[in-house]
Amino acid sequence: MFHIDVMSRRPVYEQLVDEVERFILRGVLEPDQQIQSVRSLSMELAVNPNTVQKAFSELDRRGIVYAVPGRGCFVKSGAKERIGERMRQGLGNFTEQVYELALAGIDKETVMSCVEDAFARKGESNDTGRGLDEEIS
Amino acid sequence: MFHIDVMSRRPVYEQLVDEVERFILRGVLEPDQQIQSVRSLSMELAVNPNTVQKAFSELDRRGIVYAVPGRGCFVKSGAKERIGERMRQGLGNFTEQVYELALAGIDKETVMSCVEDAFARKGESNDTGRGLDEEIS
DNA sequence: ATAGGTGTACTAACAATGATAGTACACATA
DNA sequence: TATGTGTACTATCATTGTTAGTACACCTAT
Repeated sequence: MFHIDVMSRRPVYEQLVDEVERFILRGVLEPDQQIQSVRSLSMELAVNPNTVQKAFSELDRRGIVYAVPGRGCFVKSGAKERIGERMRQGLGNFTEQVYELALAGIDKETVMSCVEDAFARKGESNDTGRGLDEEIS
Repeated sequence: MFHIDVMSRRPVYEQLVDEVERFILRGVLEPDQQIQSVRSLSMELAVNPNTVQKAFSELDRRGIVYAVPGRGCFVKSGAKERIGERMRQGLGNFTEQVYELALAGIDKETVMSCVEDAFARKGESNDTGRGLDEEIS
């Protein structure tokens, strides 16, 4: 289900956190839906259970997921909103990053077209995901 | 001169590479200008000379800097262009990042205003730095 | 009640990597 | 000649991600 690159410099458990959040953002995982168990996921990814557990604890800490002892791990309602909030807080870094692009001589038009592409891709998507600020018209 | 955070998860030598590139982008360091020596920089940053050396080798490898044995380390001409090229190659990742923002429900207008802010900051700057694609009108 | 699956906690050990310490050499310049 | 430069090298340490193994409490289906 999830895709992890064990050769990456990024720790496996962080990659897994990101993957789960991506699946939630894209509506593949929805509130109260169960996630694969620690042990089965560790086998599927060929990774130690402790590593998966570390990812799950982090997701729990962020309020993205809740665990029921003996039952399993589930997506928390409002998870998508919480992920969005976290991203909003990172918008300052985003601006800084764009500033670096600008300094490097990349045209505003080029950057803008990247943004257009990204939002176009979102528009094309046929999943159940909807943004936080959108209303059903 | 440069600012390093030893508490950061990002390796010191990578931070230093970034810092030098930033200074070049902002026109503080210009082609054929000398950079602080390995030893003096290591003392100023309270860091091991080997760590600074590692950053300098990387900058050399990237074609940002050239070293003259017995003399010192200097900014290579065309360094800014090379940094820009590297950033252009990273535009795919940038688009992907914006896509994540979009999925998280952040409005296109919000993202666009970040871009506007960044380019406005560049316009305000009073350094000698100019972009790669700009002409003097 | 039992068995098997779940999350969770814990210790020990290993591996990779960033960083330090120290030494050494060739080169350029005042 | 003396000093400062880049460069190379070995050894060592510290941090951290990862693995291995064990254990316990909980839930559920049989």
